[in-house]
Amino acid sequence: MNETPRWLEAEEKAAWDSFIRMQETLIGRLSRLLQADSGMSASDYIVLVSLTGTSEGRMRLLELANRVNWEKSRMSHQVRRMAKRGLVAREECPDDARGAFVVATPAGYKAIEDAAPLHVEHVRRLFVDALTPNQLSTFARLSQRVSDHMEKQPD
Amino acid sequence: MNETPRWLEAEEKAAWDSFIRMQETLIGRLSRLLQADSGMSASDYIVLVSLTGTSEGRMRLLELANRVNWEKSRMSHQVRRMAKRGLVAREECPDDARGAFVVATPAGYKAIEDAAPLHVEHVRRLFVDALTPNQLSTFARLSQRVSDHMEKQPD
DNA sequence: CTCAAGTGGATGAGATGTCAACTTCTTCGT
DNA sequence: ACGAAGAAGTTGACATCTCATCCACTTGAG
Repeated sequence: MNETPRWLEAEEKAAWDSFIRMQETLIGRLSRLLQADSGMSASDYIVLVSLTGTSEGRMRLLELANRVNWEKSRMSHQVRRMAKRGLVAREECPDDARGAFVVATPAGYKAIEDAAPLHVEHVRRLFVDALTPNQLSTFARLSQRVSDHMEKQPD
Repeated sequence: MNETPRWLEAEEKAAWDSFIRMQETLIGRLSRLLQADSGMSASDYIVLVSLTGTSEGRMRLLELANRVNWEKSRMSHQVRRMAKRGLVAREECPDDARGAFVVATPAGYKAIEDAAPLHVEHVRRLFVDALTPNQLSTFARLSQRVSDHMEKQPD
């Protein structure tokens, strides 16, 4: 117990701080813009993108949750709220009586079609345009490397 | 109106998706670990780090909010909740009767001293160790570049 | 077939975050 | 010196998110 902690080197800490700061600013600004432009939260957006991106426009709740890396209860709450606003609907699942399909409603399609161009524009303006194509691809490669590394780590 | 949106190129979209996915997984895992290890949220942690990192151990509420890029109301709520748990305390500000200082209590110092080594270890394990020193410095440089770019953008 | 374990979801409580007022003070121009 | 504008914080309402728990249905071992 009580071993000397392995603190981060100054450069490691600077790198971590730089990343955290960038990521918080970027995500924060995008979600506020999305809310202001389209009256939807980042969560609404990603759910609708996922749903409408499939040929069926419908998906099992848990499949949806896995696709965006959420816990099932988070998705359940989210779907309930979106259903109340008419963006999605629940459908019964014939194969598995426990299960439920989530479907994008026409209003959901309209909402995402209206919101997407604006959102993409902001992503381009704030993020993509900040880097050259080479830098962007490097950034993506390193992000992927971190993701791959995390997958091998417990917890 | 109704111009054709400038969608992202396949590579741009892949880069964006890769970053978003990595960032959500990383932040999510770290905050869950922090909560489980030390019973504090990421918000508690960054507030205590900021406060205890100054020579005074105390800071104006708005200064604190600016340092971590939060809205003042978010900080106000956060400080109220942390005060209720005894981690920080409010103090009156002699110079400006509107203002308030936020101070870390002894319990706050103890909490952050206990939590920091564990948290740093997870940051190292999940993030720093995923990249070589060169890659890490590249990643930091690109993050900084995005931050700098965003600062010049309206909104 | 039958029952225990597992799976798909739903739900309630409590912690957080956002937005829009609202209060109090401070500043500044005149 | 005085009123308006702006700054520092607080607050309430409401949307989220997490965790633990619960329920109903499926599945697999025997």
